[in-house]
Amino acid sequence: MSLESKIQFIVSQSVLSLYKIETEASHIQIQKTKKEFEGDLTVVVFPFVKAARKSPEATGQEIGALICQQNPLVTSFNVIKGFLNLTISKTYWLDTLTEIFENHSYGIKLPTADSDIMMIEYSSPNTNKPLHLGHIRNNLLGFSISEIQKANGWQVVKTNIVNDRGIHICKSMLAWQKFGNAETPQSTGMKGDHLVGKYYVVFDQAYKVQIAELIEKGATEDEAKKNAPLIVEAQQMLLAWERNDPQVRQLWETMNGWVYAGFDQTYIRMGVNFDKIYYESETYLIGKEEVERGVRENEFYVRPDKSVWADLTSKGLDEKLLLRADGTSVYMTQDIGTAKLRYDDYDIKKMVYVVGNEQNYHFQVLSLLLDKLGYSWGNDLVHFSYGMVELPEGKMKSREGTVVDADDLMAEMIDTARDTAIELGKLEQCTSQEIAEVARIVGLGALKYFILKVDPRKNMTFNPRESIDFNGNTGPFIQYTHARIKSVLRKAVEQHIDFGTKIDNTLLISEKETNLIQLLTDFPSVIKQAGDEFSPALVANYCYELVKEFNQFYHDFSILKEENEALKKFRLQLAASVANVVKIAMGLLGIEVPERM
RNA sequence: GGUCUUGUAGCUCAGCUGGAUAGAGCAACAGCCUUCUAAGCUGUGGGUCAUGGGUUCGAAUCCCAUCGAGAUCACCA
Repeated sequence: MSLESKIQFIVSQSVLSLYKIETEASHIQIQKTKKEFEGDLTVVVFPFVKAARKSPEATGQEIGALICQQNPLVTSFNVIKGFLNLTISKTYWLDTLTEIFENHSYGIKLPTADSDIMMIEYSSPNTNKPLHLGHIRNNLLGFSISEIQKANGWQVVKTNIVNDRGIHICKSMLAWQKFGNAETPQSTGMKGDHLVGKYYVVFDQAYKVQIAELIEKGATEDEAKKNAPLIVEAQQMLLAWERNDPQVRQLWETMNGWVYAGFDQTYIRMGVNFDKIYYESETYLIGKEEVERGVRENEFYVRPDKSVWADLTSKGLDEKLLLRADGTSVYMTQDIGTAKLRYDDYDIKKMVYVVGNEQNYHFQVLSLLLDKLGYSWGNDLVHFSYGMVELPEGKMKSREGTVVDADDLMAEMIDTARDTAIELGKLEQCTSQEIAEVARIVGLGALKYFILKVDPRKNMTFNPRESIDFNGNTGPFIQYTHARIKSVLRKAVEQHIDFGTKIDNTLLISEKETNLIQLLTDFPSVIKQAGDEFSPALVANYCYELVKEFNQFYHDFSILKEENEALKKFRLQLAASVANVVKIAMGLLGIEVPERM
């Protein structure tokens, strides 16, 4: 039972005996005592003043006196306005620290073999261009959410749907065929995804030239866009692909192979991974079958031009296209097929899609369509809808070349981390390999924390001209605190200080130390809340709060130079516990912490 | 136009399941390294919580309206 619920129970008993009112313990408002007041926990007494028929102050005094007298857990109290501040016994805090110190997976609820399965889809790239900053947010959120749900006892299956077919990839293929001079990643030294992306751009440029020429010759813009030879050829290529044309298929496999090799590098660098990968080329046919079944069951209808639609007007939405007039499938068709396949493959309890908020409508429709197709789980899909990453000028636009490339950004962050470390004279006795490793951890830590500390639902701004900070509320600041603690712990070992044994729970400890223990006790509920709300930001902000508090303690108190052996041992345990929680919490964000930096 | 999201310090963000004087970081300025890592710590200045109403003992937080920003309503994905 948490301290908070214990206090809630005690207060409800006291209120009952004093004022004869029954209060649900969980409804009693408890909060952390604000820094400027004395005490650890605060009870809001306003709800009782009516029954007490006394002033808020008097009511608080009365409740406080009774609690204090009856429970050794509470050692003193004070009342300010309608707030009853309780001070919890140091013994309780010391015993609590012992529990935390001894539990190396503190806060984590490990899944078991029969835990429910949560499938989390994230990343979901198109295979026609490299990953950019928007994908970084998606990947980091998806990975972190997965780790957080695991820590809440779910069996998580991380999945990725690769959009590997369609007109977009045909555009890259066609441009490479026409203008590529048989370039390969090997011959150019380019990462495969970047090489393919290059030809996607080449296509677009050549296509624009053709459109301009047609307009010059008197065509309207729409006609020009529709009739430009390149786009016609790309469409033919898509049809050839669907017919399994061997040459087109061969080219497709080759170029997608380049892209996957490139993506794999990016994923590894980013530190994300998947348990099961689905490919649109393998699921879109299942989607088509489902849609056709829907037509047979009169859930969907066919228009005179043979296109297939779902009428969702009764749900307040529009009509939705499911199959084009030429029989080819659209994005929605594919998503229906993928969903069905996944539920066939796994006993999914909860399906989560990490997809940007620009697709809110899409997922609303997807749920309804699956429901119409008779899948009871259709309504249970969770669209974890996150906000866009914007530049100070607004959205990233590939046409204007303002897209921030994922590989470039990570490399820059790592470079900056290394430069900073050298400039500050850190790591002087480390090998170049060790320096590179710390630079990697810190650079990526800065980037990941920068993105994950923001409430995922909100749009966020990234300014490429101002490099991401390494001071203040940042990843490196948190990593630094961890490194400092580890340094102290190493020194303690060198000095043969044995701090692993149980501490004296009658020690007198300071307010600062008590606060730190109290912060540590918050960790499990932070993980729970982060899971319930799908918010890595809660974990990030918690880490910052904890570490900030620790740094003040570190500044004001000496650990190794403390003369009282029992106190020294206590502080070592406290520091070690903070380091452990920081490590676990940062791990939930997909951020590593270095032993030194 | 319909639906949804959003508006907190110069900038980037917390706080939003109603509670005490609205918090951090960056930027600016002023201090602290013979003392466990100064990527740290301390201090100063900086706010009409978009605006107006309402509910309440109490509103940045909940409700309504207005204004601003964004997303979406494609035979794109």
